[in-house]
Parts: sequence; structure tokens; C-alpha cells
Amino acid sequence: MPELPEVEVIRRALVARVVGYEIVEARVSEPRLTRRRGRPADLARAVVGRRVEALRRRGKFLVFVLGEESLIVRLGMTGQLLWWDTRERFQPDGHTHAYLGFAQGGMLSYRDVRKFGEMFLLPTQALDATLRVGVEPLESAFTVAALRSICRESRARIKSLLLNQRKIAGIGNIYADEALFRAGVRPMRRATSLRPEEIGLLWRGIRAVLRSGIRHRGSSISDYRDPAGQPGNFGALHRVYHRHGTPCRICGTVIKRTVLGQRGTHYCPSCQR
DNA sequence: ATATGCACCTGTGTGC
DNA sequence: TGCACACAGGTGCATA
Repeated sequence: MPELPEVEVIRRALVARVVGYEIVEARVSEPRLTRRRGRPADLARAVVGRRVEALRRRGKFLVFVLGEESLIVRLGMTGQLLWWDTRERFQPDGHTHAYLGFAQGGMLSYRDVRKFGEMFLLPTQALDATLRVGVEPLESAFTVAALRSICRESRARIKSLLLNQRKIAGIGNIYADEALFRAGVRPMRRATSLRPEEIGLLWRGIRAVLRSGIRHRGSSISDYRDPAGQPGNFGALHRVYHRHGTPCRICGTVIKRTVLGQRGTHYCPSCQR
């Protein structure tokens, strides 16, 4: 579900609520959440008494900096972080697998129907080395030249490359399809086959769709909600994603759907070459 | 290195 | 109505 724009919307909504506050209570009730490292009870015990110093995002990871260690949350397909102003208002359901209680009385709960998400602690110093994610596409290090060199050294199809978190961090299935549409490039093209002008258009497309996704508070196809429980509005602005069988907004050609790398892939056969 | 298939989960929509 | 099947914003592993 959540790609870079959705995670960033969540981060911005939570910053003022959690940064500077101590975690006074924690519970993790689903063992799958900590499957990669540690046990639920140990994680809960480790965060109580810590103050949130900063809330960051790295690709699709949300990072609660707690001092020497950081709590990392990855939302998988259906993970949600929901904010409750008081303990009395907190309403967990059968899909709520964890929660944190803060010193000012607010609660943050983790809800995840499919349980693909995870949370774990890492030393704050070693985040980048351990998470092993590539360049942040909205930061200054992501230049046209950087994208050009990423494309030059990969024989993969361009969409698969965009989805590879170790190359560029945070792009998922929606924003990959939308960025390629804006660039006029077919998803199945080899990365090495992109001409310089196409790489420039793709760079602009990636940045434009991610920024627009954030501005419109994310894409809510079915599950995504912000911490207040509100859906995003970017879905109505999609030009190809989930629009197969309907006319292209630019040229009227029927949008196609195919499968590439096991993922549904949407494109305009006329606008994208 | 790249692609494919499958696994992990639960829910929803579709067609017969 | 029931049932089987496809599909879903993600990722990791085993295998060609």
C-alpha cells in the first residue's frame, strides 16, 4: 500500500504529535511484526522510557529516532499508523497489532490486515548501512546524472529498476507506472535502452509524481489511511494506474494492463514508446 | 545479473 | 447463494 508519498504524509502528520515526547507504554501483540529481529515483548520493553528525538523517513521506512537506537516501521501492503488523542478514544480492532502510549496522553496504534509490515530496532548510526536502500529521489543527490548512471549499469526492465529499493528508495507500483507515463516510456523497456532525453523526462516524471502524491495526501486504492483515518486524494489524478480499459487522458487510447515482474503494470500504448 | 515462481497474509470483487 | 479464482500500494528466497 504505502509508497514514499504515503509514508511522507504519515510522517508529517505525526511529527508534531510524537517528537519531543516520551513513550510511557508499549505493546506488540503480533509475533510476525518482529519476525526479522527480536521478539515482540523485547521490542515493547526496549522503547518504553525513551523519548522520540526525531521522526524521519528513508524510502518507505519510517524512523523514530530514540537516541542511540531507532525504531523502524515498514508498513508492507496494508499497514496503518493511527493517532488517538487520548487513551479513552483509542479503539483497537482485530487487526491492531501494536501501540505506543505517549507522555502527553496520545496513542499511536499499528494496524495491518495482511501482516506484511514489520518493526524493529537498529542503532541510529548504522541505519543507512543496514536498511540498504538507494538514493532518496526527492533529495539533491538524485540528479539526472545519478539516474543516468543507475540506468546505464542495469540490464533490467526500467520498471523493475524503479521498483528496486536498493537503487532508488521509495518508489512502488503506483508511482513507477505514473512516472513512466509522464516520461512517455514503456515499462518493459530495458533501462540501458533509454536515450538521454528519455532519462531526463523520467527524472522529471519521478519527482513530479512523488511531489504530487504528497501534495494530494497519497493514493487510497483501498486500504491507505493517514494517521487521522483519512484517505488520500491522489488516486483520482492517476493517469494509468488501475485505469486499464478506460481512455488515456492525453490521447484517448485505451489504457492497457499487463504483468511485469509479477506486478500489475499499466500504460498507454500510444503515449508510451 | 536477471527473471520467474512462490511464500508470507487477509479481504474483496468477478464470473460461473 | 455458493464457490473458485484473480488480484491487491511489498519484499525475500529458491531456482533457472
